[in-house]
Amino acid sequence: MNIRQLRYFLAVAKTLHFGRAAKLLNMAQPPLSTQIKQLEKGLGVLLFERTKRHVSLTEAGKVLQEEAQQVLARLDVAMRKTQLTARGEAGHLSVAFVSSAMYSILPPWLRVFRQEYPAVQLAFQEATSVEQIEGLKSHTLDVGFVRSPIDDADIAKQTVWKEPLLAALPVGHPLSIHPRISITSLTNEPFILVDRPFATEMYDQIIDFCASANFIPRIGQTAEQLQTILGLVAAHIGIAILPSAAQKLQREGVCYRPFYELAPAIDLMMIWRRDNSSAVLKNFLETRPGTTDV
Amino acid sequence: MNIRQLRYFLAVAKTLHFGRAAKLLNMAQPPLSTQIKQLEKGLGVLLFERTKRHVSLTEAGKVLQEEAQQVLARLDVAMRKTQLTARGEAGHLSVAFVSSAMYSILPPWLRVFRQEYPAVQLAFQEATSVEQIEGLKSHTLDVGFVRSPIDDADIAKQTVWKEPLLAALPVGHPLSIHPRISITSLTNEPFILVDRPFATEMYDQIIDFCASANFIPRIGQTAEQLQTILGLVAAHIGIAILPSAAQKLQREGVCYRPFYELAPAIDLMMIWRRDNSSAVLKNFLETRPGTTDV
DNA sequence: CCCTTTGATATGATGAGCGTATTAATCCTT
DNA sequence: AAGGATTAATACGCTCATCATATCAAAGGG
Repeated sequence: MNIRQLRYFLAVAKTLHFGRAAKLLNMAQPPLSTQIKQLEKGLGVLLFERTKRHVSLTEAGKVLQEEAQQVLARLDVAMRKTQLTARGEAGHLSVAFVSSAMYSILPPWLRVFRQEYPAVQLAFQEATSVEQIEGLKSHTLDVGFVRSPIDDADIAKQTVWKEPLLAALPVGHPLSIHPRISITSLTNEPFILVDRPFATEMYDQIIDFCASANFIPRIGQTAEQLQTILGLVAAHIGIAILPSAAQKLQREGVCYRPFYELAPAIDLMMIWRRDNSSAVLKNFLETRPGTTDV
Repeated sequence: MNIRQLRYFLAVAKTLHFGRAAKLLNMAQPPLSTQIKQLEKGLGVLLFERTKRHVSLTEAGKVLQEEAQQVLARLDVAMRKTQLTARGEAGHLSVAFVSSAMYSILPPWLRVFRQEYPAVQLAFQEATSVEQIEGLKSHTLDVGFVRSPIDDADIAKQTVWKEPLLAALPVGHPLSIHPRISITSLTNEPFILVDRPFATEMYDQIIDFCASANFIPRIGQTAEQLQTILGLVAAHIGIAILPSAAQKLQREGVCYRPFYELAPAIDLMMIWRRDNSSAVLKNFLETRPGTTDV
């Protein structure tokens, strides 16, 4: 029993003519006859009624014709699916991200990947940096997007996006008449900051930025969510320093001003298991609408 | 690409060890390695990660492991189904019968066949002799059961049951005191007969039987259905001559008496296309709880 | 550091499968 | 009725695929 023999059989079953079937298979008629005979011997079943002049399928032959097509179709699926997987064009990918990544490069990235590899099943979840590293190590996650610097031998990382910090001012604030402002001019402003545990890196960068202008920011309020911070700014509770992606939220009553100084940039980093050789992952890493290497 | 290679692959994928897989396949390890390598080359896909010490499946390999099992399972189904069909243990059989066959040998026959060949799909229909012959010739029918004599070169036939005619008398009829009666004693009785078009053969046999006793039966009534006839007998409208299978109906108010004389027997004949070489048909013809050849 | 384990490579032997040539039987035409 | 055409089967030699044996190379383990 043999795939080739099945193909031969189907050709003969279709044409009901050994000679024509042989031509169809690009071979001579005698070996075709022998192969069919062997197939029959192997099954212990007569598949054709031969009358030295005409060939017709037996009942069993008709059944095998149906079934052999099924087998070959399945084989084709098996081959194609395997090849697609090897090329990273099929499979699963579990992606996690810190919430702020959603205001950044992640949405266009996913759109491009989806378009490029529609057969890949993507699973998304929002997760903190720590949760993401745990997920990667326990193989429940394939890629993560974080903002904190990761240092782990098993985890590979790559900065995929840098965005400068901007000042978010309430509309009508005296400083908003300038197209750019200086960090020094914020010395006496009340600051609204993200709770440090939720964005350690950014929190510290803001403190350092103020320190470079020789002041310690007066913290009027902290909050978890970006939306909350913007709400407080709009309410004239204070000003905030945020990644430029915050502009996308288009919050009414808030305007944004870049700094004269070289403002610290906040990184978005992609992380993955260094030993993960999945081709889907490889394609995901390479699918990128413009990034900067670390 | 090859069935054998798929089997080899599955063995290696299962054991993750070329040596042990080779032992499992009753072969040496080197050819197994080469075959796997060829499979990979044929697919253009790396299926195993080899570290000179450990073997593990790649993503594509895992996919192929799943799929290959599907292919082999389908192949197994194909082979078995073909073989079952060849042995007549699977397939379809369309059976038709004249209604009276249902009171005869047909039910036990079908029971035995069903038990013997449970995988065969049986289709039943009640049909007249003419309809059955048409059905056979148009290949919509495989076997028929008729009572009329058929004479057709394409149709094979075999008598499968003979049953003598009995007298059906209303309970309390003077003749019913005898365990056996003579046809002559019915000379003046009103007869209830089956409409001739529905059972030509039996109708004529009854007339002939009376003729052999030198009388022409006085026909009080005719009817189509056996149940109707028995009802008329029970109502003392007349007596009837019926095949002995009618006793099975156990109609109240009716009793049956065999004849002293050698009563004509009514045949049940099985008919089928002479050129039908279906193994299922062959098995059906041979499945018989006792019959008589023509 | 040596021995064991394990997959890969080299090589010769066997056989499966192919093509060419030919046969046997049936159908069709004259 | 006879001969040619058609078609599947058989005979046979050749090639290549597949196998086993022998051997190698690298990686662990004691």
